[in-house]
Amino acid sequence: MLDIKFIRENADLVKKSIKGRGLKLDLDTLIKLDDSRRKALSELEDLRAQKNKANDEIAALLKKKLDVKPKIASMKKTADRIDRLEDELKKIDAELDKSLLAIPNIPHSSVPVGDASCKKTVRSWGELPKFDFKPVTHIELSRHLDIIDFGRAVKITGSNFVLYKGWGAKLERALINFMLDLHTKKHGYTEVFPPFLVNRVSMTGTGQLPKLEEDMYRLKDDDLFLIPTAEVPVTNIFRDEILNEDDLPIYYTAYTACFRREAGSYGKDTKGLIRVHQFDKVEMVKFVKPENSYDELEKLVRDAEDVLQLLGLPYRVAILPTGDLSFAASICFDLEAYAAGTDQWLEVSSCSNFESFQARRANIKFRRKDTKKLDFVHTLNGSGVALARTVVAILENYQQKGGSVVIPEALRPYLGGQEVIK
RNA sequence: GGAGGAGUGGCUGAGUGGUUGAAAGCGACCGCCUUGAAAGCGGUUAGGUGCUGGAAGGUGCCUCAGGGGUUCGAAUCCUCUCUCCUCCGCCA
Repeated sequence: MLDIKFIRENADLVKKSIKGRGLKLDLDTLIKLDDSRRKALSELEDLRAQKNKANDEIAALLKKKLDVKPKIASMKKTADRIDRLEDELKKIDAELDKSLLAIPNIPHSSVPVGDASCKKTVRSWGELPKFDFKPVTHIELSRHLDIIDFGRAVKITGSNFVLYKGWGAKLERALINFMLDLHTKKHGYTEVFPPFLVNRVSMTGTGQLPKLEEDMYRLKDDDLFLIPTAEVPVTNIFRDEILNEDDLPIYYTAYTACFRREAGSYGKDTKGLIRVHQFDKVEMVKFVKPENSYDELEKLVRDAEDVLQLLGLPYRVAILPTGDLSFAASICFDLEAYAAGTDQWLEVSSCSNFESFQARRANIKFRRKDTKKLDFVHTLNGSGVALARTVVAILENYQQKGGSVVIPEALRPYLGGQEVIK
């Protein structure tokens, strides 16, 4: 969330940001609401100061065993006024909170302004695979190799769920282990394994709520949500905490399953592994000092790229335009891996800097060593990487004539040295 | 799921209606002492937010798990929620 003071002092910038994201929000009403809040609050504080003073006086009179009745009678009136004002303020606060939680983060100045068509590729890596036959899709390959059973997953759960089998299941597990090992051993992350269910406060802390409730799986009886990404539980590890400057930066990596209802996306990419309701992902999350967050973002993107390079998957890195940026992000780089069978660039990672937006919502601070002052941390996260689509790219790019698939070298130690799935 | 107990500052822990935003101890930090350190001695040591100040600071309000209530006045009384502990039940 944005600082109300910042909004007040930079109303034009915030309006521009909302417009750039293609949203419509009434900022003027919010600012007026804030004005009336501050007015009511200062009046209330004056009254409370009166009350506190009178209470001390009553206590002093009692000590001297003097009559306190007149004092109490006059205090009752003040107390009534305080009650009324408190009720009023409570209503204003609730409304203001609601409005504030609906305001998205302000895009970084380097983010291109525009809708999805303004996405810009900033660099690319690797050669597109060449075939002396017509490459097929991962759907055909997995059917042929009997490594993914789409049909039975529908029976067990419903459409767009997946049942991995045999080498498919092993490949999934190998990828998870490979990525976790890479990030912990080479990139300096600490592995965590968080809950897959989180409460409403956590969901609000990272910015999924209140806006995206319909995209989440929710357990009604407990008001818990299945996580759409490890970002939610991992970022909330430090909710309502004050970290030491020396503790920063903190790098966490986590494997979790991710659950997304994908409401409203029916008809889009609904075949195969590209858009599913449950997928595995290894996530990287950073808590850093504000002055370092853009360097840290650069490193985070490189850490994600390292995964794709070691897997030998050609990819490109794109910067998302304002209209495509997620609610809480200041800036976001997508990694898109090429998949030969479907001839598509698949988004396998989003690396974002949220600056202090999530830290403010989730109340994550740190104390500076020199000034002893508190400051919000900056939070960042990126997929490192999302599995289902990476499996698509591996199967389709490493396929051979006849439908066998070569296993990328980096994964072979995790698959007992196996070289080919056939 | 049932029964009981408990939630106070970085930690331990006092506090059952009126200078208690909170004793005491520990820890941490600063200073004195010391060649250096320890010990000893002295001091500082929650967060939020408003006003004021260049800053240091000063000052108002709020916060003793969270919400609601009683009262002129609540850490203290009532109530709901949450969390933790103990015992029982169920269970991977």
